[in-house]
Amino acid sequence: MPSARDRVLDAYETLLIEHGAGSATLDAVAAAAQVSKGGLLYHFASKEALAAGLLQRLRERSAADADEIRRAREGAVAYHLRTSAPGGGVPGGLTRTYLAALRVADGTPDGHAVREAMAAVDADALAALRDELGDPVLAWLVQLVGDGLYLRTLLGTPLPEGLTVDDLLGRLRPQLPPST
Amino acid sequence: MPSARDRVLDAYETLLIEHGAGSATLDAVAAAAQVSKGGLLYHFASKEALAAGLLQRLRERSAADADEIRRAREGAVAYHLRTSAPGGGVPGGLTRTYLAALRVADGTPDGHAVREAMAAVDADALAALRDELGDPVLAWLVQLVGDGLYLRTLLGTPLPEGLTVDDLLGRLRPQLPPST
DNA sequence: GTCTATATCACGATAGAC
DNA sequence: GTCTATCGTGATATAGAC
Repeated sequence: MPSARDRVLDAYETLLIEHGAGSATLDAVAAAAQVSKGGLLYHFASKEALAAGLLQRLRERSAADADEIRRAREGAVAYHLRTSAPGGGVPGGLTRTYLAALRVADGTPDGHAVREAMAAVDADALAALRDELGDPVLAWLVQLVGDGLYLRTLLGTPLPEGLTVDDLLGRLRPQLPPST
Repeated sequence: MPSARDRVLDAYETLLIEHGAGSATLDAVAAAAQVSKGGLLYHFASKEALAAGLLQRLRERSAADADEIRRAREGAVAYHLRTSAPGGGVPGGLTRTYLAALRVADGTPDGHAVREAMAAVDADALAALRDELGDPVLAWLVQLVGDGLYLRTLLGTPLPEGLTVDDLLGRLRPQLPPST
């Protein structure tokens, strides 16, 4: 069983993603994490501290994901788009934490810290893609396509009828360097 | 001077975009719209009704924007990407209402209505791009790039150092049909 | 149609036992 | 380290005057 602290962050993520920031109250998070409210507040002294804990986890996972992009056997582009699309994220991976952080912007007093963390994630991924692809404009284009898929995942919108991530890869492939 | 009802929706949009869903209380909206709280609740009987009013406005503006995509002199792709990027939206246009609706998902009990409206906007834009470009995969790719730019606009992240929307257009242009 | 007052309720946070 | 009980605040929504 994971530590109480990790259980709390997991529950917070899940509530943010599935029911929005408005529903992610301290009571609800504590209940979902199977901890009392007092127990939660021992680990995170305030709601702002809870949000800060999520942002710290986001930064850690962003750095790890940038490494994954560089190491991916399937290629940087395929990895990035696949994990951004609905259903492509894995528990413990960057995608879930990212989606949760997107929703935490509302409901916490300090939107500044959130935007700063998101900007860092953005920069990490862009740097990794640029390293692999060589071309800054193409790297940015690929990243934006991934962000568009993130937005669909965020809203729960299914992919358009008859289209898949592989279709996008087929369209992008001719532009990519041979090794990817 | 616009009608009180429109002033209320304008103020609601602005508060959602600039200070998040948590700050868009009935008190704050009424104050920003220069209406009393009672006056606001005459036009919108509840906070859910206020959100529904915003979603109706979103649907109207989405249909109008799809027409704009088809009519744009600069080409469908250029119009869509330019208006999606930070600073590209105009008052009364789709972009501001879309960004506001993205944040209303939290704070309202019924996230279902929001997601349905967003899916409709998505389908409108994709249909317009497909009509102009002919190629479904390319249309989707362009839409996803636009959505990625939306996400940047939502988070207030500036464009990456040294890169502009024109760079994206230059990279996409060779793939587009000649008339666009 | 628009206002003031007020009832009701949920959330964040604290205190203190165990 | 984790719990229960409780307080203060601020939000939605209602009632009713004008």
